[in-house]
Amino acid sequence: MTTTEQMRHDLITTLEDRGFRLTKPRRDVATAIETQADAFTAEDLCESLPAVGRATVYRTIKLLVDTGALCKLAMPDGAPKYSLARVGHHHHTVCVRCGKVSDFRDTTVERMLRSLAKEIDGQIVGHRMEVYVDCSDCVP
Amino acid sequence: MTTTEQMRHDLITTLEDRGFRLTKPRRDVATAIETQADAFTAEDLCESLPAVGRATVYRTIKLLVDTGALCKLAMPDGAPKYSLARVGHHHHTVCVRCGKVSDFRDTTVERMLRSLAKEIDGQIVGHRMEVYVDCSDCVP
DNA sequence: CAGTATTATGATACGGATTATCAGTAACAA
DNA sequence: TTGTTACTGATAATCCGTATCATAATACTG
Repeated sequence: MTTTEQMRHDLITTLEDRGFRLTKPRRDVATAIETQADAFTAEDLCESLPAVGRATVYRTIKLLVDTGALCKLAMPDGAPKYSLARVGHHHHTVCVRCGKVSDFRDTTVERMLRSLAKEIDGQIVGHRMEVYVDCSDCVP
Repeated sequence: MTTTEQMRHDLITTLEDRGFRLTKPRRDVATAIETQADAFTAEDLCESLPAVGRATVYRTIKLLVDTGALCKLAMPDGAPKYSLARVGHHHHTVCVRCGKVSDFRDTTVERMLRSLAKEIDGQIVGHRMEVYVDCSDCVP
């Protein structure tokens, strides 16, 4: 099984495992996500799936984000994009020109959060971090 | 001069220094921002400034963000809020219940970014980090 | 299988937030 | 003051995402 097939498998079985029905539109969305090289917008998917209704595309994306199979990330202006969650908790670098996403894990962030937790008022319930880059394809 | 007066002074002089005209609507927006205890939305400002057009409120916010006098930050769902940039580069904790924002600076983040810069493909051009909390007022 | 309950779909309408348009107005320099 | 230019604000338009709801597809049950 190739990596790509594995990814689609993961998306579909993620839905299956949660008790959602395996419908053709959902399979189509999973396949379309599989073909996205990098971070994509919901609108990207809608355009590549004219046969699937916008509402269904958005609903399926939300399902996959809620189950953790997709990451929702924010461009510098706040516009959302999505990318496959290949590993557990991680962060992203996003090329602001082409949208290429790379994952990174850095225990420094988690250490920093633990140390921050002692200093601040209240309980940390989540965080968000994105690193924006010009990738070497865009700015050689 | 009080701290509050200083903040308004900073907002207005920031615009003045950039060569923008000092109009009454802009002064009104600056004053309204001054009176915001915590992070606020564009809509908050519009409501507190019924005499100023929505477009002008949004335009002035954008000017102040572009000049660095305001920080644009994102709630967990991506909705934008704004807060005064009291110090140079910093990050925020945001209470997800009441919206209260606190600033923090942590050299760990900057160290992490420098180390990350050596590992990744491309040039880092920016980053985003928000820490979401339940503050002690909301969850005692 | 066939029947049935339930879930999902998709066309559309709707909503909120931000931006574009553009004629009228105000700021500021000369 | 006057003229140029930037700014304003009412409104329309846009964009993204969600609610509605009748219809269709799915999975379950006997």
